[in-house]
Amino acid sequence: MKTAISTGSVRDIPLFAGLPEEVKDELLKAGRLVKFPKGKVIFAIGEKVTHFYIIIEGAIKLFRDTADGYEKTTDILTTSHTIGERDFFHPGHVYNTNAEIVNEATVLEFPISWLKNTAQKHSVFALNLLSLISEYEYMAELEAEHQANMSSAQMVACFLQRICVIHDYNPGEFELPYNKSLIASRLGMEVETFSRTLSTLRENGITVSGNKVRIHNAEAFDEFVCDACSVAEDCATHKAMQKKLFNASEKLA
Amino acid sequence: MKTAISTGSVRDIPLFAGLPEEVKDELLKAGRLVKFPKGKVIFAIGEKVTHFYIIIEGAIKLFRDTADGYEKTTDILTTSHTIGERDFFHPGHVYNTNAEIVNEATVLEFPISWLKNTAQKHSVFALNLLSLISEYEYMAELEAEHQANMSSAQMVACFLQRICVIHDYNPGEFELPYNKSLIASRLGMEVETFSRTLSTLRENGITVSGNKVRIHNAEAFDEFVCDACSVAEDCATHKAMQKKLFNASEKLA
DNA sequence: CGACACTTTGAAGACGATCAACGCCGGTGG
DNA sequence: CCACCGGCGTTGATCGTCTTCAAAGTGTCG
Repeated sequence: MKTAISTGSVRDIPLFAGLPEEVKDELLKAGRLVKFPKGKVIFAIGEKVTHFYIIIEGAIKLFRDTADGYEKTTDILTTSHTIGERDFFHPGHVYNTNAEIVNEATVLEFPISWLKNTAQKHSVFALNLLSLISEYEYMAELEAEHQANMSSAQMVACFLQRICVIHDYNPGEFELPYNKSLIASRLGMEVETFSRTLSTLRENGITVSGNKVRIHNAEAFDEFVCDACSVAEDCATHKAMQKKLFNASEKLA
Repeated sequence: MKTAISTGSVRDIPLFAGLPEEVKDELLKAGRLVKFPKGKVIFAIGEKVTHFYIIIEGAIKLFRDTADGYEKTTDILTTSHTIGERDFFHPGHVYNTNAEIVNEATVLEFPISWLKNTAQKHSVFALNLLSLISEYEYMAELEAEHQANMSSAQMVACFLQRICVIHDYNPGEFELPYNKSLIASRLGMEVETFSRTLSTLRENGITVSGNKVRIHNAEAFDEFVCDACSVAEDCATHKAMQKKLFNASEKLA
């Protein structure tokens, strides 16, 4: 049943790249498929790392409580993302964020010892893990740069682009997969700012009403996002989006 | 001569922890001691990763050019920091920042293949590397949080604390190791803002005139920094600083 | 001495946060 | 069935902080 489906796609994630199929089988056996309900807290900051997770389906938010008492979402993770590896390898071996289920989620859960043992036993896996964590590190840096250099409008546009690519939505019309408070928190802005920002995006090719998003002007959108981001030309997400937008206009012609 | 000194301290960095001494000797032989002059660009963004560096002495800034043409310093690295590992393991294997010598610097330079081979051959080393990169990732995230939640005054105080601890300066009086433009860039603010901020810090226990810094009120300073940072209680740097301040007041009594 | 990099100071402006009020909707309980 | 409530989203007005532009001061090095 479900296990079969999940294992099918999980075995293709970069973490397992380069491993023989039979080794993958062996490794994946250690995982347990778990379904978490919306709102469930998987772990809290400061707890010893006990598990490593691979998300099969659904969304999980990572967040931290700030000094002034409210919570800042550091990331929203979805299918094929992994959780816990960075925290575990970190000196102290404690979780560095809280994790809570956004929408009902299915995850593959491994005891954390599995991660260490596998890294020790299979150097290919260890290198993949290094790659994975380096990638996260780079993303975190890029994100910081974005926060510093982009206006809230640009942040929002960049975010919309990302979810459009990740979930393979149709740029012409799609729905926001999360409620606006969560998105605002993820983008590091207040809900009021987020709300106001959405209205101003019309001139940049994006129309949002309710939770319907329509990118009605591909050129305007592309230009707007592009000159916001210092690495736009090297950005896989941005390229993917351009392709989507291009395909959409092809179809119309 | 110099090689002996350097190798002495380098062998104790976390990256080599848990390796037998003879293995360390063997590994360190692959490194070449290089001295770079101030202003020298070691590598530029987008170049293929060719080397892995361990800083023996001096300071190196990592920076990226922003869309609007000026440069943002992402980090200033000093003794015992490593450079290149994250970029290398990153898909694409290109440097993700520019690196330039701030003050004359001595580094231990390894061909990048050494890094991969060592990680493959010694699983302890691979795990250390994972630990190192996870640490960087955590720092990047914390930094982002700081940028989001702290005022410029708090950012500056936090920075002064860090350099005071890293360089083991006397909190009672020390000199800024870099010029103010560089520090401002590192903190993600304009030089004007930085300059103005310094004046306002007197009431928080910090006096800055020219490039002399004096922390003249330990309690005020500690409180100010502490309620700025959500993780202050878990922050090794902050604890170290408290100890320094405590010792200083001990001596006076 | 003059050129140039670095730093400081002033004044104006932009942007997002904050505080406050209200509309909308779905659910619960009388 | 209706009234009330709470979560969510929008809108308005105000405020503080940092940036920006401009100018002048400080220091160093040829």
